[in-house]
Amino acid sequence: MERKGASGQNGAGRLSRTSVLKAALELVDEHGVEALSMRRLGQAIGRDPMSIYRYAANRQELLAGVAELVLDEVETFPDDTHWQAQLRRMAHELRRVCLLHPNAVPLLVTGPLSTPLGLRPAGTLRPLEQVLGTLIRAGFVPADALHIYRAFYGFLYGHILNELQELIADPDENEALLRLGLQRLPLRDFPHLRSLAPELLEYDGSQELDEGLTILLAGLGHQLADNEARYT
Amino acid sequence: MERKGASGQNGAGRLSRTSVLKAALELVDEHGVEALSMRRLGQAIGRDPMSIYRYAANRQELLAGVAELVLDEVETFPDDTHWQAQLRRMAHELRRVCLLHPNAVPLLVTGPLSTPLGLRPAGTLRPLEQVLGTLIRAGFVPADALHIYRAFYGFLYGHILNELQELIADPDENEALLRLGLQRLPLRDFPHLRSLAPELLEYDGSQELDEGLTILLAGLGHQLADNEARYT
DNA sequence: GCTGTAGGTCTACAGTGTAGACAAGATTAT
DNA sequence: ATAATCTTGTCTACACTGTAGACCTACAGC
Repeated sequence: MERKGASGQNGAGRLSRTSVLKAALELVDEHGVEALSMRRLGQAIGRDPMSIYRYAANRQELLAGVAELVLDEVETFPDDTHWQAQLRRMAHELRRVCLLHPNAVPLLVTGPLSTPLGLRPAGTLRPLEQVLGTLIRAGFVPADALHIYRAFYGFLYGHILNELQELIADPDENEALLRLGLQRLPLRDFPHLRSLAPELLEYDGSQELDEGLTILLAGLGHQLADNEARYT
Repeated sequence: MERKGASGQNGAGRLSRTSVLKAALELVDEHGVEALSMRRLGQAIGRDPMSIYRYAANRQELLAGVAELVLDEVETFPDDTHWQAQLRRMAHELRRVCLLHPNAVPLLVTGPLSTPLGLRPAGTLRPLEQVLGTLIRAGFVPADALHIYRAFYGFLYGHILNELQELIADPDENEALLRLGLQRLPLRDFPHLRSLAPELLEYDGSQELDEGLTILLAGLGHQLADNEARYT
């Protein structure tokens, strides 16, 4: 008789924090956060569930680790282009990673991001510092840069959450459901909404993000021009 | 010997969906989502836990109901002011309600809002219809109005999530923690962030929201002016 | 050899969501 | 009034959860 070996890597070699977290992320990716139980994770790594506690204090800490693992996947870019292009690039990059791990996104918005700005792990703060640099170099006052950072990431996470909701497994079923859902609405109470049925059907997340960014960046450009006019 | 009567209303009168949901919301408000277990809720309403299942199919459905209950608290305004003022007003109203139920906010962003737009309960869609009307009346093309709605609420929920993270029980401890956290960062790697310590300390959510809205609305005003220039 | 420590395992406990059978009260049909 | 049905709340039971605490085993340094 042997240990089980069906799922994932068997109990070969020693464990490590990252190997445990990677297995956890895999589980979350495939079956959602709810499915990540200590016992299932133990089975996935071919070890006793209790062994996990050597690498994470408890389940919450484990989930926080998973979130950090996801955030580590977002790539950073050198600060060499126009600030607007730079922000666009960073936004799309974060979106890309989130779409790779949709089930883990709830952990990002209520997990380690649930710590106030100043207290997050250094790795998480690097993008913040970079955005601040970009904005200040573009001509914004540091204090404004901070507020802009918040507005920017607020919008970004908001968009990603929206897009993930729109994302449904079967697009055909989605279409049928949507038509049904819309017809249920009384025409006289929801005239605009019902007339927008076609637009509701073809949702393009990347384009939607871009359009939102355009609005936001236009507003920022405005603000920047005003500042410079005032100080010169 | 009697039934317990310490917590909440005792087992007087018949239950109803809303009474159950209200008790559930109270529990969430006071002790967080995790603390809302069927058994504890049963205790709070002075009934057997199983009775809850007559009013909610399962725990998820129960949480969705709680989320709807919260959303029902946001008031709506007649459509009588400038569209920008209207959007500002609605944003602050949603923020107000969310700050009243911070523990329930995660349910809003991953709960019934986790349904694609067209499939949400009619009550949830009313704000959408109203915003669409406001924007179209202001001069936007319907398709644009939809995208703007998305950008607007995306930003709004993003801001609220951010603000809730910033919200900590004890502000004094917050200040101490933040100072410590910042000093831990190497000055040469985080020059901007460390220089912003004072601004990080005084966080005013309402003002922050307003500044973000200003940026966004400025961008929108731009877009609107362009449209009208093109079509006249 | 001996000792200390880190990694992995085992058992056990209190708590979870919920299926399914049942009881009592209300409502309706006859 | 009697009988039938439906609604509401209760009870028991089951599979599953996170994790405390004792253990065991292998390797480190001396």
